[in-house]
Amino acid sequence: MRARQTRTAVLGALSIQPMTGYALREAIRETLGHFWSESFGQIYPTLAELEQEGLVERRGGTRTGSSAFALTSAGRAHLRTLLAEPPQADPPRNGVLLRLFFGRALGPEACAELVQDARDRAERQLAGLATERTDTDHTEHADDSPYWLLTISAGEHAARATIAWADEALATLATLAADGHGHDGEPPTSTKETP
Amino acid sequence: MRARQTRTAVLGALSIQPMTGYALREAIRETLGHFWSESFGQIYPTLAELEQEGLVERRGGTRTGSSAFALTSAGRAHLRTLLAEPPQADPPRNGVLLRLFFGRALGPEACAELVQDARDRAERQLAGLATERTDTDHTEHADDSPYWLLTISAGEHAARATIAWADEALATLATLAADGHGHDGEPPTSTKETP
DNA sequence: TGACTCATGTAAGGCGTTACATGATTTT
DNA sequence: AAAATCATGTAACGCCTTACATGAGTCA
Repeated sequence: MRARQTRTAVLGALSIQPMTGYALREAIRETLGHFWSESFGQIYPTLAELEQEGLVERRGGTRTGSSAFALTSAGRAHLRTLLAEPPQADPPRNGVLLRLFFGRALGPEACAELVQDARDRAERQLAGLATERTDTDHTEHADDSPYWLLTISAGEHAARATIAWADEALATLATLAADGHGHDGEPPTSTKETP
Repeated sequence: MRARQTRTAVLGALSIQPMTGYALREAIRETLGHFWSESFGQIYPTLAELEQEGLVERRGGTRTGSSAFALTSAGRAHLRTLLAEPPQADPPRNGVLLRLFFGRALGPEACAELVQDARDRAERQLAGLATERTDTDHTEHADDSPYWLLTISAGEHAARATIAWADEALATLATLAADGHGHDGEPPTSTKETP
């Protein structure tokens, strides 16, 4: 069986603040974005379910007249239950490492590009997390912010680890390339020696 | 659209060595396990597809009489194409961080358990990677091993980052707990001062 | 012989994304 | 008035896992 953690994310987000489905998605993208994601196709059916079970209710209204969803007390209790359940780790799938593992067929240069891209992404993420960190420092939710900072810190550690690894890997790949390992099937380039 | 990277994993694994479907799964679990996973339900249909497209072929036979799958030259070419395609990163979903983000409703102690579990997992992974590393050093596939070591190194960096983060997080959570933040709804414990 | 491993598949179903459809409200 | 954004959904489809079904060979 797979995740079923969408409810946790939705109830959790609504526990911070009542929101419309649309705002919920934005909040998940922007605030949980570095470790979680949900799509409309998940959010709306889940909200409908939760409403029928009496875990959330509509409260009018935003400026447009549409209604925001808020946790009921049953919903708040259910959230605590869900949070206490052991986290389901979905099986690892890292496309970069998959390619790198078979990197011999690709050649050191193409692999280096792959690694450099990963490094760039990590660098951008680090920058994004820095902004989030200052945002969190200025938030009004003082009781929540220590926990939020924990998740930001996790992202930062992971990103810095990626960068450090990438630098090592790029060095390794450079020496591989210099030693004349072309991609699979290519004859070694004859390094002409100076007379 | 989602992954479609099963073919890459299957063709890649067969590029190292011809195998039966069963052995393929074992190989993916044991060797790619720390960054990739496939289930039987994916592997066999994929093998059937690839065979029909002439990218792999059956060659007899293991000791049991059943036949191993091997790459054709078309298959080898196709693998290079697939490897050159940009890696699809599937959206992040970290159950631990999801729970931690809403950790206020859970309380510092329960959160600390969560983090400690994550730390333990990382520690075990680090140990596993150490064995893999020595295995890889002794492999006959000298041309492949530099790339394999790159993926192992990535895992080690990630695991060490998790451990470092966990230690920080545990310290933070300890002070939160000491400051008397029980879980959501619980009154703060009155710390009696010594006269 | 019975239990275990190797080996190959199929079926059902959950999870999740993308694309489509629709309309109100706000901004330019 | 047109464009952009906010807002709510549905439908189709793909990916992937789990469980089931089956059988051959191996070892105690």
